[in-house]
Amino acid sequence: MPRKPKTTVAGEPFARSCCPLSCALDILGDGWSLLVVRDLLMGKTRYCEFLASAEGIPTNILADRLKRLQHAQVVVKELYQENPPRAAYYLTPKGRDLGPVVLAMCAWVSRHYEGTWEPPAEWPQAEIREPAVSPSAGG
Amino acid sequence: MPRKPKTTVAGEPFARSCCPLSCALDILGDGWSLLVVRDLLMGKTRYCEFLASAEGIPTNILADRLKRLQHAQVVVKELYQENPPRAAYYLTPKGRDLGPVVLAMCAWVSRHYEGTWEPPAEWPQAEIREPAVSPSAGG
DNA sequence: GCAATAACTTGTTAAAAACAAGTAATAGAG
DNA sequence: CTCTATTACTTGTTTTTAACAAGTTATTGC
Repeated sequence: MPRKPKTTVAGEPFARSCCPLSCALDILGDGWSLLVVRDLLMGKTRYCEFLASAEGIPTNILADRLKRLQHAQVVVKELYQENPPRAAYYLTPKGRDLGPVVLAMCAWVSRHYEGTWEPPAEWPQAEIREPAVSPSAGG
Repeated sequence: MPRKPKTTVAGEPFARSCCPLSCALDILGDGWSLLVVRDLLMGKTRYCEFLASAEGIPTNILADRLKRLQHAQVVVKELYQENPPRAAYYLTPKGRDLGPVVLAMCAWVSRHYEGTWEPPAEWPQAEIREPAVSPSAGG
C-alpha cells in the first residue's frame, strides 16, 4: 500500500484509520508475515528454517518481514553466537497472541476447501521472549 | 507474490502449499480484501459505500478486489438495475464465515493497542446470497 | 442544458515482490 | 591446509502490483 506515511505519532499503526482491522492489516496485511508467525508458533527459530518452509519465501522478503515484525514487537531477535553471527528469533507475548488469528484463518479454509493440512489442536509450546524495552515503543 | 502460477487444477488455491494458512493468504493476504469483507459484514453493499470507508481504498484496487473475491466465491454481484448499470455486492455463506477471522484480528489489536474503535459484538444482520452456480467451481 | 452521482476503466508513476547472485565467517572432510 | 558446506544475510535486476489522476457511460435532479 505504501505511499501514505504508514506511521503516526509513536512509530505505531493507525496509518489508515482507527479501525482495529485496518490496524491489524497495516502490520500483517501481506502474503508472508503470518506465515513467519506460523513457523514461530510451530517452534521454529532460525532463518534457514523459515526459508525451508514449503511456501518458499524469498530470502530478501524474509529478511524484510523479520525486521518489520521486530519493529512491531511481535518478534525478538537473539544472537546466540557472535563469530560467525548466528541468530534465533522468538515470538513475544504479543506475537504468540496471534495464535487465534492463525487458527481462525485455518478453520475457515478447513470448512471451505478440501485437501489442506490439519492445523494443530494446540501449538507446540514455542519459547516466548519478552520484547526488548526501548523508550516509548508502543504496544 | 505472483510469479508462481497462483492457481492449480480447478482454478482454486494451493498456489504455494497445502497449509490452510497459506491457502487463506493466497486469497486474503493483502491490505484491502478483508477491509471490503468487513464493510460487507457491516451491511454495506455498494461500490460507492466501500469507496467512502475511512481507509480510502483507491477505485481501481476496489474493482480488482471485488473481482477476486467474486472469483473466490466470497462475494456475489447483483445488478439491480440495467440502465444505468447499478450493482450491489453481497457476501456468500463462505464470505460471512470470515466473521471470526475479522473478529480475531480486531481482538488482537484491542489487546495490544489503544485508541482503536470497538468492533461490534455481533454483525448487523447483513444479507447473504448464495453463490452463482458455475460448473466445477470449488469451495 | 448543466451539475451531480454511480460504477467503473484507462493511463502513468512509484514502490514492492520475485529472482539471481554474491558476501562474511566459520566448521568439517579429506 | 585446501575445498566444500552452512548460516544469515545483502545487493542488483526485472517483473508485478499499488497508488494516484483522470476519463467514461448513463442517468436523475435542478
